[in-house]
Amino acid sequence: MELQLQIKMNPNLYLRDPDSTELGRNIIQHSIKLIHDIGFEDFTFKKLAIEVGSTEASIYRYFENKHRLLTYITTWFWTWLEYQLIFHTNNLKHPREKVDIVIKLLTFEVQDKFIVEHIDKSLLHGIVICEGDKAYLTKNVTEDNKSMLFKPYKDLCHRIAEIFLELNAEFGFPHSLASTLIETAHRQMYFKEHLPRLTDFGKSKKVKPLVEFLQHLVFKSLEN
Amino acid sequence: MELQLQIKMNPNLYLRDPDSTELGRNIIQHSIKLIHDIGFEDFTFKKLAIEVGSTEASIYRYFENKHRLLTYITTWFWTWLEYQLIFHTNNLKHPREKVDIVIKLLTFEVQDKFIVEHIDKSLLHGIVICEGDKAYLTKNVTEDNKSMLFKPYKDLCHRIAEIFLELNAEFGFPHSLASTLIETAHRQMYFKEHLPRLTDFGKSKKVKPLVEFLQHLVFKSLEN
DNA sequence: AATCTATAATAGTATTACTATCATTTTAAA
DNA sequence: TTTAAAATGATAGTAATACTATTATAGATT
Repeated sequence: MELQLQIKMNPNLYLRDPDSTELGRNIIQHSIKLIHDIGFEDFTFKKLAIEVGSTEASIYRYFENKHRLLTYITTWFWTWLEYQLIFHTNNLKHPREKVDIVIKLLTFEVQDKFIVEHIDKSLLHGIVICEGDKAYLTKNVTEDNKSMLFKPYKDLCHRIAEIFLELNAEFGFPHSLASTLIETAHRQMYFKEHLPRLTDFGKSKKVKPLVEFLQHLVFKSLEN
Repeated sequence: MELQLQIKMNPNLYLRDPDSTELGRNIIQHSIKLIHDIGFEDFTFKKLAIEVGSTEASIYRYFENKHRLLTYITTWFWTWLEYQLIFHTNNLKHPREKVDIVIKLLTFEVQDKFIVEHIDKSLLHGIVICEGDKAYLTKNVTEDNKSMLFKPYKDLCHRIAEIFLELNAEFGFPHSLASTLIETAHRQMYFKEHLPRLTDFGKSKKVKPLVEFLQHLVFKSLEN
């Protein structure tokens, strides 16, 4: 069973809603592919236009600039991840199991329950790992934050924090631990692939040691 | 007592050694100020040249591009931090105390024992927090890594990992925990200032709750 | 049939990220 | 002390980037 999914995004993220037109969806689809392939620094609207078979000017009607587009797709990812989290933790009794789901989601080990034709979530996950932080590591953070652009990230973080509190209601750092878990999962995956000496996982494709590390980190932290 | 310090940097980081000339040191000094003020994205060699009172072309004789310069200054920071770590943990009996020093160093709570006239370490610390990750989050990671550009970061990470092993020789993830500690310290400081809902620290200037969180994270992880 | 909307096609500007040349100043070697 | 070498400054130039603006056309809507 898979569910058709359409995520309503914050209008401050775009000039024209890319989900409302064929061209818009093409822009999203090809930007994910292109950013994944050449990296955000080398990515330009000109190159994207060629991939999409449209023009630079047309893309500028949808997004103010490439940074906004990056924020759009990473934010979309966080929203999708929260949906997945809600779906997969539904009916679970033990908060322990819920934490396991969170970790599996962050390491992309959970089967995707939602269909979105034009978004390749695996590529998008790769982008979030390599480029995701650049969405908020700018001089515009404060302003973007006021426009609520990071709300989905915060919502996800808050939801994870609440699971932590189910496990240990006395715990003093649920949000910090949640954001640390999210960031660490991604950063350690990046290190594993590109700078393996900063980890203890080796370079093999297996995520199991990473999952164990994250479980250890979280469960130990939450102990009384 | 303070020590005069000159750090020998990996020649792959520069075209001409900026530490060997007045202009070179000026470039470093003003780039730290400028990147701190306007952010790495808006930072250009043109603007830097104006600040320095020199020309774009002259700066290009020292650094291939602005990304290399960023890698240079962040790498300098890691080297300096390792020196500080060695200095401040010297003669300490308990690995527990050493871990406390590590955390205090990462949160900039330790008195600096080294003099470098042209480098403002407080500004540099700010840059490492906001922009530091951009040094390795690029499509050039692998190549840069082969040129040993990230060795100081790895050395620091390894040294911290060894302290962890002093505390618990059986611990299976010393390097991952070390890199997680470094990254988390900086990211939580960033969140604290710009996206405080992702933390439990509030927006006050105090670093104490952060220090406690990091201590909790590390010591709990290292328990048997 | 008239009109509105989205897109394509094209052009244009300021800035960025360089590279190249040559004159001049500073430094180092003979 | 002269001479050569190296470093810098001044200037110019190029290709690409990051946009904005204008006009024409095709398609959908009323």
